[in-house]
Parts: sequence; structure tokens; C-alpha cells
Amino acid sequence: MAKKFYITTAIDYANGSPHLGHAYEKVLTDVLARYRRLQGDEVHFVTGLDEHGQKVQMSARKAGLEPQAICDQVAVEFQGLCQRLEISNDDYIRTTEARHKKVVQSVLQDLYDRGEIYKAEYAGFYSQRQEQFVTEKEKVDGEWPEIYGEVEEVIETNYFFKLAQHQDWLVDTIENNEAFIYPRFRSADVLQFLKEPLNDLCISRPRERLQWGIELPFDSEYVTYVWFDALVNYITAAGYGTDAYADHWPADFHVIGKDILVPPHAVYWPIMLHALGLELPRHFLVHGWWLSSGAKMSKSTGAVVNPLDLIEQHGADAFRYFVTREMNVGQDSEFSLERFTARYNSDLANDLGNLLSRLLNMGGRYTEGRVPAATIDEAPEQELKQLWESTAKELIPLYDGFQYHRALETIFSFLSGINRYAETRAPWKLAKSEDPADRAALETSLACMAEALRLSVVLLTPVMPTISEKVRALIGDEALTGLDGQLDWGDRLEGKTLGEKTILFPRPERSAG
RNA sequence: GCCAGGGUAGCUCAGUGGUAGAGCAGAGGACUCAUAAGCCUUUGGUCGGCAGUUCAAAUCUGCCCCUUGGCACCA
Repeated sequence: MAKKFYITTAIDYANGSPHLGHAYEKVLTDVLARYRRLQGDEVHFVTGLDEHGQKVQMSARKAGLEPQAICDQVAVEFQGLCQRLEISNDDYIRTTEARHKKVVQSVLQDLYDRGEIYKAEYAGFYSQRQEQFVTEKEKVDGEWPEIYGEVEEVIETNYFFKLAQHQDWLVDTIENNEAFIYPRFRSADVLQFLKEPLNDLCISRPRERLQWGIELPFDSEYVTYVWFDALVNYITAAGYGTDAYADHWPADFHVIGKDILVPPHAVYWPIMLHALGLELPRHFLVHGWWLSSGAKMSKSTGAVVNPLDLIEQHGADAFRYFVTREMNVGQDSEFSLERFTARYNSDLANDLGNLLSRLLNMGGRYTEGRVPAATIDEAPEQELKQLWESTAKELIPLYDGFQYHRALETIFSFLSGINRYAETRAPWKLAKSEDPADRAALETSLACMAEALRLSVVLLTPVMPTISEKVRALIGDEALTGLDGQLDWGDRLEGKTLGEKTILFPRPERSAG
């Protein structure tokens, strides 16, 4: 069996509710996953939930619940988000699952046996109130803020993972693999970090301080902490220790936010894998953040808008389109309701939705609800086909280079070209003529509009899967299963039945006041 | 402080040496198949600032300013 295209998001931390950032990462990953499926890859797409740790334990205690109960609630929320967004993940991993505990313990034991883990004393400043270690960085004006309460220096024995001995290897690996981290400039952050000597990584917490974690296999007085729990999910979900593993690992892409590249994903994780003798993931796709999500958009309406409400208000596809169109992968982007509305109305409703609407309507009125044959090929047709040719040429490289915002821009610029073509041919005028030449032009124009629309939605499909399928059905096309030949201008729609006139993206009612 | 990303029309962005671009928003017009949509025309920029290299710089170099991140046990 051929290796699958294995792609992951970061797993979300269970101590909080989903927000725009979570939604975006899932959409971004899903777009890539769906694109690869169209390219013919067998895809294994995993997302999940990181459930252990101090914060979850404390939240549970505050709520008077068992930690697992809290996690179960949060898991429902996050999985619900995936459904709402029509994320096509093949697996959802939760770090409290038995399959994961087993892998974490096996990996820890393995490293312990190899001498990569040792026990040592760790001295630090501990905040009793927050039940966590604090560092000099947390100090404000030379004092720890009030929220930490009394901070005392304590010495604690813990287990450490040897990072330093792999440092040179890691620097080499990153320097010699330019495609390892996208965008490339992020590699510089990692290499800068690696200019300083690495300290070993503390991977345990004593059980009396933290119960909510996976027990160290070689010392039941401790649980493992954070990274050995969270990062290992990627190989758990790949089926580490089972036959499935070879079909999945190495991951083709870990899609993550820029905040967790250095040091966890670009330093700890590669070293963990290297120490275990496992292959590294092939690429990291590092995205930026949505800024001002919340406060800023309340200005005009006076009401705070939760970006995730837009999914229900305007559909998953519209939401997916917006975040994909607006975000230049790797950079940050500004979220505002105004921008969402502008995209929705201008691009989706006016350009795409209305184009389909006028085609279906004219097909019903002039050609008995069928896609007619294109019988002539004159300047307007040739121009439109040329425009498509140059559009198609750009799309694959843009998709391959994660330039989704520009790919969408290009597609919508072609859609605009179809609208322009319609004005040039003006089938509604031709319909009033008895001249056979006008009749031929009328039929040709509707055929060309339908074909051009079909071509437009092919590479809209990864971003707007439902809408794209809907468009295909309405113009008499079959469901899309691959890219093969789909981007070539042809006459496959000839004679196909057009659907009833449909409003794809209804204009929202203008709310009074 | 050091490193990196961004700073181009009101907004979002494209544009890496050769007379400043797109979409949206604004203004005007013709049309009517269509979701008061679409189409045509148009207003609008000392390309963050200063200096330098060059016949020529948004594009190369230096310094500065604004902004977003990274800079070891922090999720």
C-alpha cells in the first residue's frame, strides 16, 4: 500500500472554547487536505484535543468536576466546530485515549532505556496560588504580579530529556532542508534559537503537584508534562506500534500557528523523533494570527460579534472562503465584520451567485432548461477561453505554494470575465431575434457561460466544497472526484439539464437601525 | 537590546531596476437575463521617513520610525 498523505493540525488545548484561530487552522488544513485528495493522494487528516495538564486540572477543581468530564464537554465543542466547518478529518485524537497513553509510555520507556532521559534536581520559583513555576520573565518592575501570590524558591526532582547532544544535528537538518518550514523566513527564528546552547527539557511533574497526566512508565511518582504528551499525538494518530504506522508516517505536513513553532515543533519534536530513531515530518506549514478578533468589530454595531457565529449566519463555505481569501498564509490578518460582509456581498453573492442565477434563469427561458451546444467560436469566445487558459496556468502553482488568497483572487477575476462575456454577447438581446445566426450566438453564449462556470468551481472545491458541488449539480455536471482533465475547456455539459434558479448566497436582510 | 515578517490609493493586497496596479468603497453613464445584481467610464498614491548607489529605485545599500512575532522549561 502506498504511503498516505498525512496531515495534521495542532491539537487544541482543552482549557478553553473554540475561537477564530482554531477555526482558521482547521480550514487551512482542510483546504490542503481536500486539494491533495483532488490531486489523487490518499489523505489521512488528523486533528484533536490536548486534554492533560495543570490548567485543566485547576479548571475542573474550580467547577467541582472530574477533569475528564470537563474534557468531554470541551471535546464536544471542538468536534462540533469541525462539523460546522465541514472539516474532512479522518481521525480525531484525544490525548486521554488509551491508544495515546500507550504510545506515550512506550516512547518514554524507549528513550529512558536508550539513556536519553535522566533524573535531576530542578530549582525554580514556584507560585503556590497559581500552582506553577514562574520565571524572571513574568516579573513586572522586579516583582511578580499579585496574581501569583507568594512566590518561593523550591527545589524539585524531575526527569529531563537530553536535548543538547542533538543540537548540531538539528541545525544541520534545518539548514540543509529549505522546504522543511514554510514560510522559509521562519527557519531563521529556529536557527536563532539554536545559536544558544540548548538546555535539557524537563518532562515530568511530581504526582503530588499534578495528577492529571500520563504516568511515567519507569517512575509512578511522576506524570509526564506537556510536550511528551501533546506532540506524541502525531505518531499515535499515525498508528505508532501498529501496521498502519508505515502507511502514515512521516507526516507530510504539520500545520501549526507561528507561536508554537519555536521551540516545541521545530526543536523538541524533531529531537524527540531523532532520539527515537524515527523519521522527521516532511514540512511544517506555519500560519499567522487573526488580529483584533473581538473588540474592534463592536464599534459600528455596538454588539460584540463572535466570528464563529458567521458560520451559522452565512454558511460554512462563506466562512471558509473569507478566511482563506483574506489570509496570506504565514502573515497575520485583520478580522472585521465589515470585511466579511464586503467579501460576502461582492465576491460570493454578486459575482459568483448572481452569475449562476442569471445563467439558470436564461437557460430556463431561452434553451428549455438545458445546456445548449456551442456552435460558433468568435472573438468573445476566444477571449474568454484565453482568459481561462492563463487563469488555469496560474492556479496549480498558487495552490502548491499555499497562495490560496491569490488563487481565489485569480478565480474570482475569471468569474468577473464570465460576467463580462455575458454582457458582450447579451443573450437577452439575442433572444429577441429570429435570425439563426443570433440563435447560434445565444446558444453558444449560454454554453460558454456554463462551461466557464464549471471550470471556475473546480479549484474552488477545496475551499468551498458544498457550494462547488451545488454549482456542479445545477449546471448538470457530475460530482468532482479528481482534477484529471477537469481544468480543460470542453463540451461535457452539452445537453445536460440545468437546475431550477437558485440563490447560492442570499443577501442578508438589512437590519433596521 | 538582538533576529525576523509587514509598512504601496479610504480599505485589503499584487508588483524585486526602466514612465505606479487590481479588487472593494466613492462619483458618473448605458443596459435589463440576474440576488437594486452585472457592464462601461472615472476620482484617488511625494510606494513609512532620510540619505546613498545607478542614466534609471516601490524594487539595491545604510540609518531611523511604526507594527507583528521569536529570543530555553511558557501553554
